[in-house]
Amino acid sequence: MTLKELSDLLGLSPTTVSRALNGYPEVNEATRARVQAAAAKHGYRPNSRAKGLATGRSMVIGHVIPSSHRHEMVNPIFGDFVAGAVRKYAEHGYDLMFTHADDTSIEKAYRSLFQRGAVDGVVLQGPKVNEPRIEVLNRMGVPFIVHGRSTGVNAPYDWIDVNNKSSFQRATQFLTDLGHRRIALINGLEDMDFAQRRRAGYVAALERAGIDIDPQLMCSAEMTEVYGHHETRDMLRLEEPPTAILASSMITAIGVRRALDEAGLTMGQDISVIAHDDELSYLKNGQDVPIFTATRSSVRQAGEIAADMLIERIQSPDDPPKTRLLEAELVVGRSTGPVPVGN
Amino acid sequence: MTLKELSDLLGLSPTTVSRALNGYPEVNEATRARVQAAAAKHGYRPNSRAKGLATGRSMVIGHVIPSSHRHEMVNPIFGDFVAGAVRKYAEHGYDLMFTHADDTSIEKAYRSLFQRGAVDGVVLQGPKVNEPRIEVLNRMGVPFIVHGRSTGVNAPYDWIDVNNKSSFQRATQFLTDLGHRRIALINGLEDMDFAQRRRAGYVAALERAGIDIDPQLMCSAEMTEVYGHHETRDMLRLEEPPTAILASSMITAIGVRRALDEAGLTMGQDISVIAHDDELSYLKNGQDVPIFTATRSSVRQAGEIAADMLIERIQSPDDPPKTRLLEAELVVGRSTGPVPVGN
DNA sequence: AGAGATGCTCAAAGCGCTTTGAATCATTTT
DNA sequence: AAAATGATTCAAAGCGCTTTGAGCATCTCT
Repeated sequence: MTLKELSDLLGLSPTTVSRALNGYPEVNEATRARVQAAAAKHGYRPNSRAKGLATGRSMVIGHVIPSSHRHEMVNPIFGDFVAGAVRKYAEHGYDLMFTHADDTSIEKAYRSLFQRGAVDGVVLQGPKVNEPRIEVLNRMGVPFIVHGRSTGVNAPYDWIDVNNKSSFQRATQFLTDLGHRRIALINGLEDMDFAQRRRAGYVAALERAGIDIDPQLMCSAEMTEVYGHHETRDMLRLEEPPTAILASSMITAIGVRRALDEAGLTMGQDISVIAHDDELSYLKNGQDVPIFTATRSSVRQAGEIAADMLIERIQSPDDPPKTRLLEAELVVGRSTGPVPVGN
Repeated sequence: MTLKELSDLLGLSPTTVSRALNGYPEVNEATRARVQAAAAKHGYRPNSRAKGLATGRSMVIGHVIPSSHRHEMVNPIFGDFVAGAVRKYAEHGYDLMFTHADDTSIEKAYRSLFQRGAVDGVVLQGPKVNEPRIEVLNRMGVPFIVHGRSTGVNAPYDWIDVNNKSSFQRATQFLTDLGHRRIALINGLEDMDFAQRRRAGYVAALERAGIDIDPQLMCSAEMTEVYGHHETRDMLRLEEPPTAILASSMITAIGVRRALDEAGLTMGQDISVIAHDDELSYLKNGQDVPIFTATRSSVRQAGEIAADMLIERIQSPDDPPKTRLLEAELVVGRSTGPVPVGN
């Protein structure tokens, strides 16, 4: 059913039908009601491509999934972030489009999305330090929002981020306050901006507590379960093993826990663990008392906020840059405690 | 840069430029080369909406994310399935569009996608038993593929599925062969088709081994970590606790393991565990020897195959229905062993 | 009663592309 | 040399919608 067919059916011009459906004031209310009824009855929905052509807007937001052969990983936060975003998109009449691009062609993928007129704005996820994509998008002059930030990029841009530095600083200090001095950081990939900031927070807290940084207690890689397990096992074999561990994600923390179990250590007693909890829907951190003491920030909520901010940007391209910094909560669970005697 | 601008620049008509770029034979090769060079130089990309309007195809595949207030969960396999699919879509020039719909309006969402001409085909995920969406799509006469199947839907449709029944039957038999007779099934939501089939496999194997079904050893819910933990803890308190557990996913299995650790039981020794492993990229089942004995089937690969099948369907709408049944491997890890003495 | 508002509707142009059918020019064929 | 063929190119229509500018009643105001 097209607009033309519907208007013929009603004995009206396409113009009037279009206006009636789009809420223009210059159409008689009786006519509008008739039109709306007929549209509903026949299940008429304007063709989005035609509408987009005519209006110059696509009502679509783009996300680009970067995937490389080196690290084939799909970020586990992906699903929840998207779920948050897509709900907000839907509220404002936007759809979400995914595009795939391998590492070498991400810039081209963004270019293509806009040049083809496929999207009205994009979300940039997983920014690295000195993220080049930000400048690309800035130069293109298109609406976008960054989930995270990028140290080293000085040009203004819209972003929403968790205060990774302060949350890891607080978590570390929480451990030093408990008397820990051998604190390990099992970090994410450190070319990622968030990982840099977390390390900065960790380092700052240690310095404030007068504790020297020990490179043996710091590592960086993709945040898998196996990684958490592997690094923990290795660190436990050190001459002076850590008495506390900061894990970069719940998934990693699960690997940490596995290594601790294998070593016969009890979390919260023999060794303390703090994890960063993105509140993934399938990985709730316990019911009442959290399993892990954690720095907590909902990635789904971040997706919602990002979506809102991006839509605002699309609607008001000339507004000054907007940023939003979320503070993570430090929730105390069963995985932390004072340093065991003898350490 | 539009086609018109480009053709003016070249002193050619839009017709010729369009044909040159789309590989039509009736254009002089020298001209084609000139056009291609100019297009590349100016970064010309045809507007996808205009192209879609003209051709009647959108080159977009739709996925609908159902989300309800009841279960807000994002399926953890979501990311990897999409990653697999989107890669294949890209190979064939398709983009992926997500739409959100709450439980009550999923049918409407599919309708809308097609009526608006927004997509050329859709993927239906997470089919339930007697899935109504399948008939809706069949009646609409649009290209779609189901990831999974639906017991009770007899009309033909394209699907790709894992042989859930046989894989759980084999896993169960593997346990009975080891002498286990108290085997628990921590299943997914049993209105989901896959969960039904898994239970059928489990029941069949028990029957074959002459073991009575004990409802106390079966449960069903969304496959979270907390769920696995909770149910395991409860079952261990039974008068006759299980000596083996089948977990519906790796996430659930992690919860199972946590409960076992808390109870001081060693997996593979005091109690056996088999999990279903979708080969999620961030949850690899160990490096060399798998942590869990598992029924294994890559959901990412399923995404790739689903994409290919759907694109074939779009290109040949009148082909007979296609189906594809993947067999899961049974990989033996460290989490299973003979029944401990005394049981 | 005539001029100016007001309310409602419509014809037509245009968004950027593809595609049909015709036109042009060079090349063969008879 | 005229006719037919083949190789290229182009003008114009059309995809389904929005939007501009105009048109036509009907009112309102002097």
